[in-house]
Amino acid sequence: MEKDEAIKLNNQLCFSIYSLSREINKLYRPFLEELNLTYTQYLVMLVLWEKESCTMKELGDSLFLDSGTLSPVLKRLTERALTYRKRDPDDERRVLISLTEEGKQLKETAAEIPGRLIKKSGLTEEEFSRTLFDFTNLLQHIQQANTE
Amino acid sequence: MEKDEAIKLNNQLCFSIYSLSREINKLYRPFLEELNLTYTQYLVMLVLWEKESCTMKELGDSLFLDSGTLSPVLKRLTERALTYRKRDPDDERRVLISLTEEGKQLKETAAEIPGRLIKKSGLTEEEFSRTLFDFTNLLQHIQQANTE
DNA sequence: CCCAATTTAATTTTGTGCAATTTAATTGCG
DNA sequence: CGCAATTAAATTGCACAAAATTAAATTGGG
Repeated sequence: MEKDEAIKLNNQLCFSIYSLSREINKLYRPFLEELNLTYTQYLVMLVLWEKESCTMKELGDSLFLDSGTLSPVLKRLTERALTYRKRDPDDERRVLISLTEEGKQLKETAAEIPGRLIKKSGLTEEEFSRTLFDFTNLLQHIQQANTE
Repeated sequence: MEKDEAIKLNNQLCFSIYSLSREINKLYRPFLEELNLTYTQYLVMLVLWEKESCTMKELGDSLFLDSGTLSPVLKRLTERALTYRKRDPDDERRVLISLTEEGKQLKETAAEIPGRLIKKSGLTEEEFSRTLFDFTNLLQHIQQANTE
């Protein structure tokens, strides 16, 4: 690519991904409003619905987020009584995060979202799977580049 | 996909694109630090390097951002003397945003970034182009779904 | 065993994103 | 023409992200 072309907005990988990310966020928003969760809160809940309970650290490793982001998010989820926090007796530095009954129950409603979302996106099941696969591959590739 | 699989974190389109977006941001950060620009400020500058001058509205249309985001960004770019603002005499509602000499000059340094970035990402020129193409297509697809 | 280094979270600061509101300017219908 | 509806920006409030700092608990080498 010519240098003059390369510096144009619409030739930036960062811009296409950034726009796409916000557009997909927008696609989710009406569904998340039904759950009264933000995007980030939803991601945290996804981890907890799989693990039932985990430390702040494990949550951060799963979501690639640090305590600077997660502490306030968990504070809000706890205020909403979807989660609760407890220091790990075996290591008082660690905070164990668990689902309350209400938090567990929310999974039933949330389980409907992925299907409804694919339908709304207008993608076929195959397109969805391939896109997910491509994204995940590229993510690993870039994470590699970032840690070298 | 089974419903139980569908609700797992790593099967969410939102999570893969969200992680990818932040990872790409991370890939850019060292280069943007050289320019002393944030990611969003860089995107604004990309538009201005192409157009030389435009209104807040046009900037928002290009970047899919509204004045709530752009006003403070432009305030900072203007404080740094990379841009300046002027009301459009033909329509006093509009704000014309233009590059200062310093803003124009920064393009020379910035022009090196796309090439260095592709190299750092470890993608071939072909992979880069195909990825860009796929993302741009999907973006249009989702934007369609969001406006129906 | 002891203290320095490490680990885990929380907090602070800065800069977005986005929805909702406000203000000023312009447009267009009756 | 006159005023209601529309448009363009700025502002406000809330919730992230990421870097840097702080604080408390744990670990490990001498």
